[in-house]
Amino acid sequence: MEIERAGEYACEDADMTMDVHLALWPQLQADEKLAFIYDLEIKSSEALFRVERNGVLIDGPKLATQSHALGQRIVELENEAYAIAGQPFNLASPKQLGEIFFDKLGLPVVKKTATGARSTDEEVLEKLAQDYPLPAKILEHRSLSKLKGTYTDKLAQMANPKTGRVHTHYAQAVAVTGRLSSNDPNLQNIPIRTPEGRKVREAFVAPAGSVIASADYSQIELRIMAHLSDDAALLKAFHDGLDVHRATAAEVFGLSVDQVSSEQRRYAKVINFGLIYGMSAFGLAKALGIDNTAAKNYITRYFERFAGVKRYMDDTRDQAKAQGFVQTVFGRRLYLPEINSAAAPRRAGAERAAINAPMQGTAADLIKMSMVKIQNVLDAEQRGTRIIMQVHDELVFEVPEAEVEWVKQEVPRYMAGVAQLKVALLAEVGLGVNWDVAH
DNA sequence: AGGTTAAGCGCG
DNA sequence: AAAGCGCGCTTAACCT
Repeated sequence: MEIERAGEYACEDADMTMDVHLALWPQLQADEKLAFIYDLEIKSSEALFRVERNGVLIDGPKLATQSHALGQRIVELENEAYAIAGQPFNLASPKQLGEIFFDKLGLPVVKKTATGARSTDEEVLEKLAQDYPLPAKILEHRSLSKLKGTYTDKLAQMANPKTGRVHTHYAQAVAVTGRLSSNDPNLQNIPIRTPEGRKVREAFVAPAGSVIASADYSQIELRIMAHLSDDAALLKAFHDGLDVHRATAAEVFGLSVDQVSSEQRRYAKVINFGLIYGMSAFGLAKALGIDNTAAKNYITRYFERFAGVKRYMDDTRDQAKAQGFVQTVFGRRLYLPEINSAAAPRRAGAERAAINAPMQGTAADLIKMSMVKIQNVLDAEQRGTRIIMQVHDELVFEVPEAEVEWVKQEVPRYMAGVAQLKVALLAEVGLGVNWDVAH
């Protein structure tokens, strides 16, 4: 009986898959760009199979040492928190934390969560930490628990006990922009932004006789923005080999490039990233800790200096509304059913996605082309170098010592050479005994 | 026991 | 009225 039900299901599943194929295949063949993207996905899947099968070697004892140290500090923090609160409680429970903070200790409520609970997220805790001792303990406890629970404990558990390697799975059809996603374990969110977190990367190693190489695209999304917008100032900044955030600051603040302070450069960097994501004056103000008017002035000033970017953003929005989708340089589409929604928040969300997707998606297209190209060369030349990870704008390799010079020389060349945009692509490679050093 | 959702946080 | 794009994982809390 169960066999028959399974058979019935299998037939129906195959039949409907065939219907989908018959509907979509002619559309793919009729459009050169869609055919290119389809072809890229098939080739990518073949390269990704190799990457997944390779896996990455993990230094288990190093992670165990880190887990132990984190565990000790976590217990200390728990005891310090109990002393301040006057009672033990679960530091990992937002609900219990809310009761201690807002009911027992009478701390002010800064904001509410989506469901109306009193928020205890990082931003709230940072603010409360200025006036009270407990929030700082919670913040440190949260970050260390995250490191231990998600990385130092988990990666060691997930390594193959015979080979010491972890094998992630890459999903090719999850991220709507065309990016890959990585799961079980996710190797695309390994810490790097803090010194403590970064140590996890020391446990991503190569076997004896090999080293780790990391090759990443430099400012790829801003280069793509320069290409798509045809903005003269942005193109020139890249063409002249300038530090693009510094160049942006020079324009926005009306200075020469070498007069830009580090503070001004930091502002420009936030502005540049904000633009890629469709950030508003409100968002920029919050990100920079300045008032709304000042943020609005920066944006106005930016769009005066980079008029091509302004035009591109407006055109992209208009095009999305007119045809219902946006596309990457190579023709990958993102459909935006809510772009003309009557509900303003939904419409605004779709507009931000419309701005971002061509840039994020083109970057995804380019690194897929790189992976396919490099894997093909490695095979054709019968090299020992293996691709072991992809992290959106970065490829990580395990490299036999004899091939180090080849990787240094050739990998960035292949990555930069996959396409000729209006601005040159640039890839940089680093080598080392582990992923932290290589980066 | 097992699944789902909310809150929170790691990355590009 | 909301306010920055794209993901995956962990824990607590709640539900069946």
